[in-house]
Amino acid sequence: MSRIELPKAYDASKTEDSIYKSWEESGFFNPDSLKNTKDYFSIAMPPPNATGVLHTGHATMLAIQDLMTRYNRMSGKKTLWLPGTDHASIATQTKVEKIMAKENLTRHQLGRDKFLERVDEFVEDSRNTIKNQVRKMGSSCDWSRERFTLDEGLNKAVVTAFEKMYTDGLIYRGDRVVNWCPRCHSTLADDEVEYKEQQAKMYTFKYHKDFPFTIATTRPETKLGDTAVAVNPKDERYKKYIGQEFDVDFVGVSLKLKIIADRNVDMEFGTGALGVTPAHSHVDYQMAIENKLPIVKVIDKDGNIEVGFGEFSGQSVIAAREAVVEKLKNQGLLEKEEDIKNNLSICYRCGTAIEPLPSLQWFVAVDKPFKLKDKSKLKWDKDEATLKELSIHVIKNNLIKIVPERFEKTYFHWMENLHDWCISRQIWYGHQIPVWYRDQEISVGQSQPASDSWTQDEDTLDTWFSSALWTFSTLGWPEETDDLHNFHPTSVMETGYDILFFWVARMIIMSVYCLNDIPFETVYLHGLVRDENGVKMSKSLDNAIDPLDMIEKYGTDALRLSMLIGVTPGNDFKLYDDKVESYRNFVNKLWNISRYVLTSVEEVKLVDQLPGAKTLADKWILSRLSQTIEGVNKNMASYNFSLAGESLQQFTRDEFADWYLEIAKVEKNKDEILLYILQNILKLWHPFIPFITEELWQNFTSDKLLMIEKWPEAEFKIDEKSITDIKRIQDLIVNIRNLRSENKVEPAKKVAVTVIVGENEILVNNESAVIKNLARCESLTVMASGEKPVNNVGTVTTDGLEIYLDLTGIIDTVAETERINKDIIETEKYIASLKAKLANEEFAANAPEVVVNGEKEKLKTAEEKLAKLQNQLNNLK
RNA sequence: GCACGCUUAGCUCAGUUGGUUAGAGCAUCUCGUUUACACCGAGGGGGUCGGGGGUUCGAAUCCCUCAGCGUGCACCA
Repeated sequence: MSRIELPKAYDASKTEDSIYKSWEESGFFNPDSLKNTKDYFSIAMPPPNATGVLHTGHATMLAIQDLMTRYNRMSGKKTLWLPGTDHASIATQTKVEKIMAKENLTRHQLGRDKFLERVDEFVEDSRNTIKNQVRKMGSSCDWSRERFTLDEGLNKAVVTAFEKMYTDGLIYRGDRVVNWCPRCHSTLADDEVEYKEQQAKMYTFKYHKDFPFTIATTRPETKLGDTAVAVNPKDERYKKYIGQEFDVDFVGVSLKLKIIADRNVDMEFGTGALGVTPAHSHVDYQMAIENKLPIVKVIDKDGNIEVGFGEFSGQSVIAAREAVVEKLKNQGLLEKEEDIKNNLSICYRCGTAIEPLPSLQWFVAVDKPFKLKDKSKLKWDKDEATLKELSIHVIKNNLIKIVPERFEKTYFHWMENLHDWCISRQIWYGHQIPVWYRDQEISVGQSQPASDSWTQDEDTLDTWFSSALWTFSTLGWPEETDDLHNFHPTSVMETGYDILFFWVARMIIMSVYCLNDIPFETVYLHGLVRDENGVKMSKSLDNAIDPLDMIEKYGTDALRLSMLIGVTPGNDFKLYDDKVESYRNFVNKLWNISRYVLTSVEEVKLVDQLPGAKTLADKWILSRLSQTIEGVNKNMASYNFSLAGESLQQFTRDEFADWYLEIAKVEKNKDEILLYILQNILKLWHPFIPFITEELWQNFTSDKLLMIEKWPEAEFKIDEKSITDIKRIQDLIVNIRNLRSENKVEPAKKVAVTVIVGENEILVNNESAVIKNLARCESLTVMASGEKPVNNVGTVTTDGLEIYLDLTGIIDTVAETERINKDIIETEKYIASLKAKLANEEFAANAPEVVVNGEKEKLKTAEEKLAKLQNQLNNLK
């Protein structure tokens, strides 16, 4: 008799926190406490924003990374998953400024030092929130190594990297047209700029009545700073003017305009002539450099017109635009005003329109060669390389593999078009640029030079500069630590594909430079989580699912499964209640399988040794376990986590629970095998659903944790004869099923099958239960050769066996008609409900277009189905 | 404009170098079950795998083409 009593249903909320506590206290999250020696495995956790809260994107990454971590730990590797948080400079600063705004305080009133103190306080408070939420997901990361992008060690890494690059000439200060956000008062990297389509006006005008031709623009106010007009060298209309200079009075501002030729000018667009504003357009700036044109600044850092432009000075960009247009109109110079659609550049943080502005910034040169200290790790044969070359090289030569592979193409495209990376940001929170100035002197380093009167650069570094060092700065670099030696390059970088460029590419750049090595061997990119209607989750739409709600409702394990199974790398997936609920049901199934085994066996114990297989059913289930283990291993190695999970699910439910457990109810003495299989199932499931498996494991032993158990091996080798026998039984079952369907046996109707045993002995050995279960027969009679059942309707012979089918009922057209009619009624109901929904005014007014289209699509398919059903009905008649 | 991806059951999605009768979950229907599990079981219906063409003994899978949808990048004077 068993002494174990388990509740009927698994209650995740009662167990998860205490299980996590016991893991954390065990110290096994720390690889130093593992006896594993086989190999090293490491993942650097993409650091969530220190002031953020857990969202579904975090939950996804944590589920996948914990899966890999636990799998590798159990497989015997010294496994490190290093957690941390990111200071997220702009996001955090904005957050604190917003809070201060409620007290009518600005950062400038507070001053830099006081303001930073305040930010630090805020970060310190909220950092624990996200850390505890990471724990909720069951993350088995080593908290003793936790890092923060602004902590002392990382700060040192940042300065070291900066200094090294500066010395090598890869970091330089220069005047460039940068993307300026007048609201954030900071520059943005090219990839931080987003585009929004909008209605704009295109104005066609002459600078002055004496100027020979017209130009077109959407931004007349910037024309105050024009220093040239560019035309296509092939353009017959303007050829004769090229090289000429014109002094014009443009709405009261005098301009000196040179006519230049540039083959990038589109003759078809506008008038084919383009006013060149070097200070406020990237393209025009390039032209100005090439043609040595003067650069005139028109717009200041607040988005207003600079001094020196008469009446326009001080006006906002929009006001100045209207004023300029008004004046042109009055002077009769405005030829045309038309509505067009164009893409407005906006700030990805605040949505404000970007102003291209020339300013003094720090850059990382991506096309400048530098000397490599070590060429071996990167398999690079020259002494010199540029950052761009090396970053492309490591992917092209498979030193780093991207999963899914197709993102390699996007990566190359991006890398090949990469411009120098602007790394200075005009905000306070972050790594202040480690550069000091005194008169004409510059000093770069960890701290201010000893003497006085040096002032540090006011700007801070782009957040991604410090994150780019993440894989190695967290392991102690620039010191030559054991951790760095053991765990770098990290095994996998797991993150969303949306930050492939922001982050992944920059980690590669910085790692090949700082270490002359790759930062990771594989990049695994997961998709983004979307809501039920396929819309990206966001706060403003209020469609976000809170992972913590899901955990509370269905348990962490269920949430993890819904993010691991049915999901493929690089593809977005939808998350919704029903899905999580069904995985909760599966988790509960596993609970009840265990409950049955635990309460039915004579003695609950660990079965380490492969038990002997007595019957064919035993051999079958043991061989299926071995196959499952091999399949899981293969799929884990190839990052097909979903397939690994699916095969486990199939084995657990369809084979072990639905079939073998049923057999075990009939055939006794299977305790050893039941325990053996169950224990292996728990191990196999552990990386996916750590909580429930650990909880169940504690029924077998109280002093060992499942999280460090040895990963199962496929030990059962099935003999040839059994394979043949199983094959025969399978054939037999297929035949019985075919017989049923050929004779149109309604599935619910009882069916008696009689098998006449001829020469074949496979049924003699009490295997009839196996067949009965697999063929889903109500009864199975084994008769001696020569006899014959009475109500036989069908016969099939296989392998010396004669199979007869006894039926108590055959499907008829009346029943079929009835069923189709019912289906029709259901479909009609469904169509009616869809129509009602679409007709609903409130729905029509509020639902996003995607949703409405989705409903219409549903209606269409439902109507098609209805037509089909009616067709079928007619055919029956 | 360039590139990439997606299109498989009513819905959400799997489907690993081409290979038995294309799978799962949800929904729906039928039958059953309350001593492992109603957070349950058995089963049914529902798919010309977006359309067309090609390669092959064999295509959801490979190639071409068209359509719809989505994403990224670039340009927008």
